[in-house]
Amino acid sequence: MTRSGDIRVAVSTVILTLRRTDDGRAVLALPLVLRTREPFADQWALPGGWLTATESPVDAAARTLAETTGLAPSYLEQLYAFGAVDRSPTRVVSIVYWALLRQDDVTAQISAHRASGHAPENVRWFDIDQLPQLAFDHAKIVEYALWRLRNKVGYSRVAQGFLPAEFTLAELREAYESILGKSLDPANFRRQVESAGNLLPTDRFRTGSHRPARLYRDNTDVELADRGPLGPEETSTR
Amino acid sequence: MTRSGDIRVAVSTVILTLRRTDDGRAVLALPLVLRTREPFADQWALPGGWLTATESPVDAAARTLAETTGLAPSYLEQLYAFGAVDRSPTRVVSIVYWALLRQDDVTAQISAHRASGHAPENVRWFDIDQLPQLAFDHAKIVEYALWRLRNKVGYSRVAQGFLPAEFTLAELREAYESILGKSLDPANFRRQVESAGNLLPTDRFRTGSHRPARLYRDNTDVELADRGPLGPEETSTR
DNA sequence: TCAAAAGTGTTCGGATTACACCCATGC
DNA sequence: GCATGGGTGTAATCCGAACACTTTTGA
Repeated sequence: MTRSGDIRVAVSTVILTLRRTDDGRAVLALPLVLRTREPFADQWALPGGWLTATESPVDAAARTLAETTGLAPSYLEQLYAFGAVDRSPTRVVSIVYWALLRQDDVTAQISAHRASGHAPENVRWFDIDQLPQLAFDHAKIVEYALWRLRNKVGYSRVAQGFLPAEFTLAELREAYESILGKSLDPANFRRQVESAGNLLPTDRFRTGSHRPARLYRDNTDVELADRGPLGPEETSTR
Repeated sequence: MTRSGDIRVAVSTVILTLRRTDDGRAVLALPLVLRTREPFADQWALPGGWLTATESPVDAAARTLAETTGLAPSYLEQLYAFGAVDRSPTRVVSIVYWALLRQDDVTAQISAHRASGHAPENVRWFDIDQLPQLAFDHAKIVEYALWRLRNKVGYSRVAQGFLPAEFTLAELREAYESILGKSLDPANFRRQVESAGNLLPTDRFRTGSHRPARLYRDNTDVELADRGPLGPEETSTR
């Protein structure tokens, strides 16, 4: 029997959020880490690290996520285990997760970093349509994560993972439109999400322009996505 | 930085087929291997083995599949990477695949084994509703594989992976019914699969009882399931 | 001729789509 | 007032479920 002690296990995470651009659009964005060592020194790569003996993969993903962004994800799910022989000069199996962050968490954290002056030097956020060249097979991995997100948004409510605790239907619709890359009918969108029962109306309104829009919050009785028998146990650390 | 040389990587596969029972029903069945060593000696477990340094995970899955059953799968896809710290006495990350076998391949192979007398002694097929106690977390893994199959059968044509090259619509419908555990309207089922364009009618018929049924074969221009950017490259070895 | 499965036609109701229209606010 | 987005109404259409009905074989 062949042991596999010469194979190392890494955990990486595709961390996604919705960024508000200067001209007001919402675009998907993710943080990358500038590598300081070979292989692929000075290239950008997904946040991650080696799996330690005392840590489960999902815990490792949550930990590197926190180390990179200082934040806890609103959604975290395993994406795929990549293990092709030639994907790295040494033999590495990468268990890759994908995570969603609320956009208000991200902007608050970035402001805090700027204010305190000790923002992580080698971490940078990139818009999804302006990614640099990526180390290893990480470009393919990001592409696959986006494909999963776009699929999943059609049959679950993961899009709410991008939004703050309270949001208007227009904001939720904008999230869907950014993810799917197409515009949706406001009237029909409203009816669909209302009848789905995933939203709870509040008695508060977003004011500031034109007619005030009602704020909704998500019904936390329902998971963001059905994970089947794996359930929430495999999802996060608690 | 912590290396992870003390973590070993295994590959296991949930191999599924549709078995014809003595009383004519079709039930899902899978092969299990009787363990000869600790841990979990003398218990049944999923087929698998250690990932070797020169082999990709999907190749390892295909290899152990061939070693266990002597067959090539009609469908093979990664299921999940299981890596909880306490899932084995030693630290093992298992990359688990799930595979479909054509029922005619399986029955032919089993007959050949019986005839030649050297059937693998420690491999046995179990009906899905009569599984023994399983080693490790393999019971949970099987449960998750079945969940994936039942989901996937709704939006892809993986069910055809159970059937021979040519089959009647009743046989295809029976496969769906066995997987989903409910009966389907023959008339509506016919229209749905016909309009989906995944089937090509042949000019041959299955005779023997009542009115002959037209034989169909699957349209190999279309993949059994959309795998997204991973595509068929990550699916099998060629 | 009859039972049973193959295959066709039709209806119904719910969901999706497109789009007209009213409402409430800032300017 | 009026422009603008919030929110409602409604007709057209598509799609799946239910089920009656015809066709073709073996016995």
